[in-house]
Amino acid sequence: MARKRKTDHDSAVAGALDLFWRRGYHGASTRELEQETGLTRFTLQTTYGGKEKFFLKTLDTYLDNAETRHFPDPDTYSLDDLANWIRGIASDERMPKIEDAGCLAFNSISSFDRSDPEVNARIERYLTTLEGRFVAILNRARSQGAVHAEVDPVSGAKLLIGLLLGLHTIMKARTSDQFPLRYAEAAAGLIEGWKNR
Amino acid sequence: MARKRKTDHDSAVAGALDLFWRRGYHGASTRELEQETGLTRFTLQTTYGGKEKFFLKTLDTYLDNAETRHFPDPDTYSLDDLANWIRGIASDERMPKIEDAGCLAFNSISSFDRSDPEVNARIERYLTTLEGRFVAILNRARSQGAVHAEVDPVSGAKLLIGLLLGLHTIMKARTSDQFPLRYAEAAAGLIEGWKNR
DNA sequence: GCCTTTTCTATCCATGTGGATAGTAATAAG
DNA sequence: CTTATTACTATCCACATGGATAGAAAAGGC
Repeated sequence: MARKRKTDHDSAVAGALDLFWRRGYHGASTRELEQETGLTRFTLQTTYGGKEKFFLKTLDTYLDNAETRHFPDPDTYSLDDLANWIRGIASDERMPKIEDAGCLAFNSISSFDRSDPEVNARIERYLTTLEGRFVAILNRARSQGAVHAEVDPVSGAKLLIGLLLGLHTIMKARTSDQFPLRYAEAAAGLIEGWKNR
Repeated sequence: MARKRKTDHDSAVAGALDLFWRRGYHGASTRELEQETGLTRFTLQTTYGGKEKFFLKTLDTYLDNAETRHFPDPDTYSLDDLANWIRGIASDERMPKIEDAGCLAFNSISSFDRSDPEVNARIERYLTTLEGRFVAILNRARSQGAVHAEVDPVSGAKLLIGLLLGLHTIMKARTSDQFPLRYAEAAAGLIEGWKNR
């Protein structure tokens, strides 16, 4: 009934993910998107509704994947797991390609002002989900007596959010290769200091 | 010998500071710069060498001011002062206009990739100066016996950098008015927890 | 009062942007 | 095979950008 597309949806999104990572939303032109995704500007308009709509689709896909595969598991993570998770972000590839271009959700906080509700909603999703994971992990650790009495899970989760966002910023700043590692080690040490002894 | 400029250097920089805050470097066009600074695009070219050079001048001015007036004082700050300094950033105007548009140096980390050595140098200046202040404060507190033996000043300073950058990111994310306050409180509590009891 | 120097005004320019459109090619239902 | 539907190719467009340039205007030295 209709002509087939040269590039299927999934691989187009995959290509876009990579490009938006490297160039950022504003830095990625629609011409580049054509090349990297295999889509045409025409298809970008007609079936996705333009550059921004397509970006939102890409961001949604990223978040789905991150929540499923890269966020800390609220049902199983111990404090040690959490500490190692932080270490892993600075060292290699916990979030995909983080060492090159960071987390796409974090990048969205940086590169958009808050004028677009659609983008804001994704940022909110990112932060609240992450915070929920942290709270769950701290609460469980607490109920198992694995954490100091003074550590409040809600405050602790907020600290963890900030420590994570700080890590992303440090990695983006790239003043040295050592800084992210040292910082992550310090953050991990902080978490481990919450354990009951 | 020569015609006088409509706008002097200092007030031009002040106007530019405000504009770059609100719009970011890439978002501030040279036409807007004309309006907000009183400079003409001609003067921007001839005496400052273009938009980017002028931005760097503005950023330098900002950093000078921040170091003199807004960074924590390494000679006098106690841990309590440091905790309150963090609280102040989230609450009002520790760094100028931070509640509107954040810190210009932080924004530079976010909105530039690392391809420009001139910008990188400013970012490095920002982070190393800040880290030096933190180390100095922690070391002095330590030598006065005001801090736990387990707290390492070097690691602690890195944590503080991350906590601060995290706070800026949280403020930029603007998911709620409460989040920055709560987060800053948690960070301040962490610092206060370093005190000897 | 002229002259040199610098800024100002007013265009002009090349480039890149996201998007629109018209005509063509492919694809599957009938 | 015809036809409807969708995607592809190739332009075209309006707009905004940073920057360049030429001539007028100010301002102080002589």
